Amino acid sequence: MATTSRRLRPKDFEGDAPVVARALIGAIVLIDGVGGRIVETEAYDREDPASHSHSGPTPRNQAMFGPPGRAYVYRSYGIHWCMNFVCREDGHGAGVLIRAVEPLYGIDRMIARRGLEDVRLLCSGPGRVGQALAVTHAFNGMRLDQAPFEVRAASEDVEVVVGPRIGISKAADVPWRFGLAGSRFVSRPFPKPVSLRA
DNA sequence: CTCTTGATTCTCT
DNA sequence: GAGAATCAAGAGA
Repeated sequence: MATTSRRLRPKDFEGDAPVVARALIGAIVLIDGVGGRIVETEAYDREDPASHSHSGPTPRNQAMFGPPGRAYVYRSYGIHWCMNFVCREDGHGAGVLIRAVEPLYGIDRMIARRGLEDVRLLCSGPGRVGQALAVTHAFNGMRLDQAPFEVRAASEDVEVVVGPRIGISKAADVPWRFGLAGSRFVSRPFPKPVSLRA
């Protein structure tokens, strides 16, 4: 249950983006009681050409340069709301994109918002997560350790898989995408590990 | 100012 | 697999 694991505080988000992104796999995220287990994340930071923060603070990305443990929400393709968790305590412009969630709580509300009943498709993508959890710009900059957010650490060790990020043209080969091994709720399959011998 | 490009998803072919 | 929906940054004139 969500109440069995420790609630994450800002200090838990002070690490580098890839470290936090990996640590968030298996964590529970809820907005107004609706959500589930994080099964896919991607890391971004200022040195990364693919990151919104790469060219410094702007009105849109200012949350990324603020305190860690807060949300950075942006509009994607003029249609979708995508949510990041801001990390690092030094205003570096680092964050973790929440790409997929395994629906566990408030599934009926997610179904209503998404207009689908296939649980597997409710939160399997950053735009889908935004719609299922009713994310909007109103959440931009808000603390993740206060209502309506509830973020809890993974209650047990989980096996994490890594791969290149999705939907970007710059630094597309950087392996900063993390996923829960074997999860059916990721947005896309992870590349199979390179076999050393045929 | 105009032009291009997206950290995407859905629908139709 | 291709195209649309739809808008805010970012780049360039």
